[in-house]
Amino acid sequence: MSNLEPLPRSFFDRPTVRVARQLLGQRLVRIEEGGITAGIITEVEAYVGETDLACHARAGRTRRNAVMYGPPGHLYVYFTYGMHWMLNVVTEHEGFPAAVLLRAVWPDEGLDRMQARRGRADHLADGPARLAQAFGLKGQVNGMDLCSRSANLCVVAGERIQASKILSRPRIGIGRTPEPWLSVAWNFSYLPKQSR
DNA sequence: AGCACGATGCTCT
DNA sequence: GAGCATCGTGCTT
Repeated sequence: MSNLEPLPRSFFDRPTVRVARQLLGQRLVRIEEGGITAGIITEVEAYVGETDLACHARAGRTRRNAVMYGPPGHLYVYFTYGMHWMLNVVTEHEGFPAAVLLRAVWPDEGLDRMQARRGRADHLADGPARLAQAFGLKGQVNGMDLCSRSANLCVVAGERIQASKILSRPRIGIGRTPEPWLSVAWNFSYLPKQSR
C-alpha cells in the first residue's frame, strides 16, 4: 500500500530552484476510481518570477498565468504547440509568480492506464507532454490544490537524491530567450536505478 | 543516435 | 499574425 500523504504546502513555499531540486525522487500520484497512477519525478525545470525572461510571467499577469501568482502547492497547467499540455507546480509565496515544470517521471504504478492513455508501451512519461498524457491531465485541472487532504493528485515523499547525483543543464525549448536566462542551468534531472 | 519537419490551436501583441 | 517550456515519424549517419 503506497503512501498517499501529500507533501505540505510549506515544501513549495520556498525558493523555486531549491524546490525543483528537492522534487527529484519524490512521487507524483494520481488517485482515480480505477486505481493509482504514479511515478518518481526524474526531471524538472524552474521558472522564477517576472524577471526570468523564459517564465510565462515575464510580461506580468495574464489570464493564462494567473495561477502562478496564487498560493504555492497548486497545479499550473497550460496548452502549447497546438496539442500538448504542461504540468507545473506553483512555488514561493502568493503574489510571486514562479513554478516548477514537471518534465519526466519514472512510472512505478498504474502502468496499464498510462499505456492505454499514451497508446503505446514505451516512452510513457519521459517528456512534459507525455507525462501529462500518461496521467490523463489537461487544462481542466489547472489551479488544483495538490496539498489538500482530499487531493486526488499530489506529490508524496519518495527518496532523497544526493546532490552529487543531480545533473544541472540549461532549460529545454526556450530558444529565443535572451541571456542570461537562456543558459542558466535550471533544468535538473537524475538517472533512476534503471536507465531509459 | 541524431536531425528535420509537420501537426495543430491557444495566448498575447 | 507570431510564437510557442513538444512529439512522433521518417530519413540519414
